[in-house]
Amino acid sequence: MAGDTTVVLTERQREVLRAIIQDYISSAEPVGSRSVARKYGFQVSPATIRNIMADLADLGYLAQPHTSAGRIPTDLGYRVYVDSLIERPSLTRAEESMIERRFRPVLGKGEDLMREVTRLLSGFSRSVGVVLAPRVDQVAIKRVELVHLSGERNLVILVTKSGQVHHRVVILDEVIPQEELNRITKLLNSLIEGIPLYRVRQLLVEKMAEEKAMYDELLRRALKVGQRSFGGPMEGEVYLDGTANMMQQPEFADIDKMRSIFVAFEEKSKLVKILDQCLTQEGLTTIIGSENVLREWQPLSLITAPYWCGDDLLGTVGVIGPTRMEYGKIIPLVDFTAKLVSQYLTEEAS
Amino acid sequence: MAGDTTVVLTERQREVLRAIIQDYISSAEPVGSRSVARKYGFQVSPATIRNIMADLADLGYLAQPHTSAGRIPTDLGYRVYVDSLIERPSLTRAEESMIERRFRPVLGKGEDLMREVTRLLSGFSRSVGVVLAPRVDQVAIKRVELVHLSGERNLVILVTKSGQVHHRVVILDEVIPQEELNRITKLLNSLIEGIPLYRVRQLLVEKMAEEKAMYDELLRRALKVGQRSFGGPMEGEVYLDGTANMMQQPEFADIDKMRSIFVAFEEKSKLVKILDQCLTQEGLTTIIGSENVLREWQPLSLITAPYWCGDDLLGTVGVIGPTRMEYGKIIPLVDFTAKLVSQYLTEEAS
DNA sequence: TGTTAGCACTCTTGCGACGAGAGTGCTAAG
DNA sequence: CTTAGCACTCTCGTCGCAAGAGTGCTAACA
Repeated sequence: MAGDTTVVLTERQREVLRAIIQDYISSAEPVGSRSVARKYGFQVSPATIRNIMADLADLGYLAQPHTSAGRIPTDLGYRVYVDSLIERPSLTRAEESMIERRFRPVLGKGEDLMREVTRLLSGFSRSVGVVLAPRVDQVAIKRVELVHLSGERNLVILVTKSGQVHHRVVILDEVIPQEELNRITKLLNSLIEGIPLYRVRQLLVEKMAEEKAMYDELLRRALKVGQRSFGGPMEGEVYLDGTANMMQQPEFADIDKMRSIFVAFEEKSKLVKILDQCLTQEGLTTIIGSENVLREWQPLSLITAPYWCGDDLLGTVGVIGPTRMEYGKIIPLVDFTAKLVSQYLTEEAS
Repeated sequence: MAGDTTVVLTERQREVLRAIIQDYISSAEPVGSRSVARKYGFQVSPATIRNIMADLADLGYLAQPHTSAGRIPTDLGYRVYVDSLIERPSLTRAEESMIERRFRPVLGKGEDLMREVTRLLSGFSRSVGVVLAPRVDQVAIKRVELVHLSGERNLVILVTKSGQVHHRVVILDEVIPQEELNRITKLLNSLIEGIPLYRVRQLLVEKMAEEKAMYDELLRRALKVGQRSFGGPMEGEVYLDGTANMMQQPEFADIDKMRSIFVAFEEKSKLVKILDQCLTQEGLTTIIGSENVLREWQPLSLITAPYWCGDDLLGTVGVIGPTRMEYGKIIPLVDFTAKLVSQYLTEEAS
């Protein structure tokens, strides 16, 4: 992203910037030249640090809350920090095994896995854990079931290769008795097993054109039912956990700021949109503060990584927190968690 | 509950108490004798009101934040108010049709119904809407499906008469191919259709004892699979919406109070327990402040009503808010919503 | 040219005082 | 039983003040 702006910085400038950001991340207080010089072992006087800080402020990496206060990082400053200043790029062995241990007990519980992942992420990060649940569109279907409810209302149940279950109510043009639904189900299953939904949709259209003559009444019906059942977008679901952690952050001591953020959390559809965009990035994504398009999200940072089932891209896991976030710890956490989830889902599907 | 304590109150005491509680509910400020006398058209002087207020305080219905402030209701005061002072016991026709209109578009969408009900409740009450999702144990089963996942892992999908879908992963002792699972599914369906899960469990045990000889290998397996699949508690799910509304309440201006409440909201299992208790009450339930057993819940009040599908008790809908809650408006809202949900679910199941 | 010490200046924060305002409790009279 | 009067209490906002932290600038130094 903004990575190559850093080439204009001298090594010492980089060190000072890193020191300030790290200090601010852990203290949440504007940091002054004096404490930088003292705490981070610089061999120069505070006055020198002050000059460097003034330069960094000119470059847009630091800001002052008011004239005679210390400096705090700007969103751009965090960006440079994340892209090229972070020191600890991975979890310790101990942390990894700790996460794995948390993982074990929930394995094989289907939906609960996602809930537990959010809990794990929020617990370790002391921020908000988030998971964009598997997108049914993309992953191979294992099985479909049709259950007649009442009148024209029927239930469609989809089971994916990764073991996720989705269902929706479909209203058909006519009343089809369960007997016939069973035959249709059988037929549909033979057609679509192992194929992801977005391909299934194409397939049904092709088949329909192909069999224009429609000698086979059952097939005709099955295709029609299939189109109804699989049409329309299958929206992803979002799991959040640890929102209460947010309230400990001093930047949200103001109840109104807090409130606007919680309103944003409740608008799941917007969150889905943001996470969907992260999904296309094909790797760990960081969105820092004002890089968020949505105004409500600008006090927040978001770190996400995609997870897979085999070759199927399923969704993302991530952490949401204030821009003043422990990037050095949370980035590897998210990365590792995504890998763990992928590994587990891949194993289970095979 | 504490209903008959009110008999010791004179009519004028009741009027004053009602006036104070209503005033406090809408203003959130301690209310003084002067404004009671003025705003609520009492024909006596503030001094007289003061005497009455002192009596009501002695009886435990009112309290003072500090010596020279107005009075605020105690939880006991609210209880009396709810049990015998509330004036407006029902929604207006306009409100009812407004709620019905909000309802229409989501009908027939299965799970989304519950989400929409929470949204509706929170929107109208400006508090937190809550729904305890259908308890699978109690409602008649329409259909069961078994899908083989991998190894010993199998997916059980239950569809209830009310159109709810539940699924869980079950690990069996042996690997059973899908072919045989299909036969088992058929057998199980013929056994359990139309029977609620808690009865199914008994039934399976009986059958097993009955067929001790076990000539029928398939039946033996089916019963065993059934026991695994339907055993264990099916925990209810909770939907919450509008938690951000809570932050507008002045009583939670203190961020720490706010936080402890949001932590409570995140502990869904405790919430399920509370709502489950409301379920046994067989009617509209109000839990006011300190009537809550759990410490974290004591700043909150809860109004719930059960909903049904035919004769099956499914779950509860409700509203959570601060003890200073618009009981007069929210009680009929919850009541009406529960009836609407029941009516809809009952119609759809037939 | 880069670094440093010194110094004046700015801005926040905490504290105590103070007065206004709201409301009570008590007493004594109607 | 009700009411007017009055002293008393407690909160809340404001103001001034001093302490503390940190900056920016200037001038001297290596």
